Amino acid sequence: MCFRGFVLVLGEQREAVRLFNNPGAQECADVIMSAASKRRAVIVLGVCEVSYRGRTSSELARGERLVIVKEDGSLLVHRTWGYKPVNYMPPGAMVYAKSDSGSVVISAKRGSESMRVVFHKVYLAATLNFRDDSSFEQKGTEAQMRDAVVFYPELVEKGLRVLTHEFQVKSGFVDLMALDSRGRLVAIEFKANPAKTADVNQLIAYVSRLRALSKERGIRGVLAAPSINKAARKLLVDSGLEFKRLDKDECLRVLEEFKPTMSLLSFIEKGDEHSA
Amino acid sequence: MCFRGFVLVLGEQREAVRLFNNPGAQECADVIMSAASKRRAVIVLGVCEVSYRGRTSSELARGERLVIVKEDGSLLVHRTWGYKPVNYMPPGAMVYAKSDSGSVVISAKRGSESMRVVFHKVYLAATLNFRDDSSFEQKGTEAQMRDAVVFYPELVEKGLRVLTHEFQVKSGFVDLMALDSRGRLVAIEFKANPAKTADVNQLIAYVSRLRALSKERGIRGVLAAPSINKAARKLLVDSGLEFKRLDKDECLRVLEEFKPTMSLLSFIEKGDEHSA
DNA sequence: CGTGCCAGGTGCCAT
DNA sequence: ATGGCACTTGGCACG
Repeated sequence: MCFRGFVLVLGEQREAVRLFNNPGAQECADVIMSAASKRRAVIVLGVCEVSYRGRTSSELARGERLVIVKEDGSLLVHRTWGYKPVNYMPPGAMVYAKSDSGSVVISAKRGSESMRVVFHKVYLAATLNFRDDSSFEQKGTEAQMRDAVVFYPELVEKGLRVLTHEFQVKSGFVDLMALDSRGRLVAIEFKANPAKTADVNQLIAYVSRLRALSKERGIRGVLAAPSINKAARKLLVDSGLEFKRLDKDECLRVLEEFKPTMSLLSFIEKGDEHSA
Repeated sequence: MCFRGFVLVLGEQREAVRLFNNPGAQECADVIMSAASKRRAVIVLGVCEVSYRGRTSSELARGERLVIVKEDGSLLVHRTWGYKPVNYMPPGAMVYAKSDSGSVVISAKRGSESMRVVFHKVYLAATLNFRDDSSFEQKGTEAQMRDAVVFYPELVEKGLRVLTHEFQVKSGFVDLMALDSRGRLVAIEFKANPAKTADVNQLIAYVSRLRALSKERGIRGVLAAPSINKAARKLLVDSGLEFKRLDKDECLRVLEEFKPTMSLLSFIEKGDEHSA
């Protein structure tokens, strides 16, 4: 079956989806422009080719793909495999569509970047009038690990006292600065994922900066993560730094326990925030 | 208009898209399972909620969204805005769909990760029987900048001789090792984007390793990038390292010029590849 | 706006 | 499989 110009409206209470089956080039371009003006998303299924100029440049020859034009101006070209779009424009692009000798040309511009999708054949276009104001809640991030240690420093070691977070040195920001039970400064870098060599390099850069600032004072560097790979641990130890295993779930438990009783700010603000 | 169970087949020569308007829960689940068994992608438009457990955990409450089940097992939940899917499973997941008291439940598992999408209402499902074997060609990457310098070292400086690439030290891999006209070793780190502090830190780590290996020999460190931000340049200079502006287009021109006449390998293989 | 840095990063390629 | 690293990284927070 092949219907040209057949339009379906879906959604029981409200027109949530408007379908255009086998639209002509001009109709499809109109659909996209009309949706853009109403800040609605459009999906297009069909045969297209794509070119991109900007941070790099790329060419994608003819093939059947799914294109999504979103209400914020982002534009995604998806193949039938892979997590990532093969081509895209990030949010904020200006998207135009026009008919050109039987093809639909979608162009998107954003600063010095531009993308052009040419559809030789459109099987289906659909405009989405969607409602979606639900919040997205996530648990188990690095920031939460750090917060847990702020609340309960013993997660790292006994007698630790937190001084400040995001302490600035030339090479960047130290996640957490603390004092150990013997009065030594401790720079702590958190990683939510297994620590790699690059993470150790980051800590090395920070600690060497801190040592340059305070030559007489002993400064410890601690990498706190769920685990660490072998090469990274070797580099860490060779550089005189330490690893502390930090369990994500345990951090979450601590957060759950402390959150009702204390505010994070009251802890954080105790630390002096100077810049180095 | 609201059609239940109305099926359209789109594509003139071949059934490229099969549409299911307002499918029932069981029908929709069947469509997804059937597509999965044939390694075909499916898109689903409707009202859903999503939960994820794995590297972190997340909850996304009810809302209207676009879900893509791809032929490689990847699963994307897209809202009508934003470049990224709000929830997803990477390629390789096992995807199942079933009907459960009027809802469609899509679950995906991959190692210790799992995701669950519950559709309370499906406006549209579509199976994609797409052909797309075009290659994706990209120009202007960091690797190409490095190749250009291998062909024509003068892009960095006169008299430079390339020794080897991806030279391994404990902190990682040095993009390119070379000798300058005065016989000093030069470690070169390429960046396709404006260089940041983190990039300087990377070079610092490499050069300090190289200096530890060869204390008597003078070792230069060069960061080659289209540009460098202010803080990064300061850190670079303070660390006794150098910046070399490298224009992407010029690198591409050099590549275009040299590619016909010489093979990259003949250059690369001249260098000795030892490990440090 | 630039700068820094995390991300459920993903993807590619090396050992 | 693990590791190292680029990516049109995207995204957020902060000065």
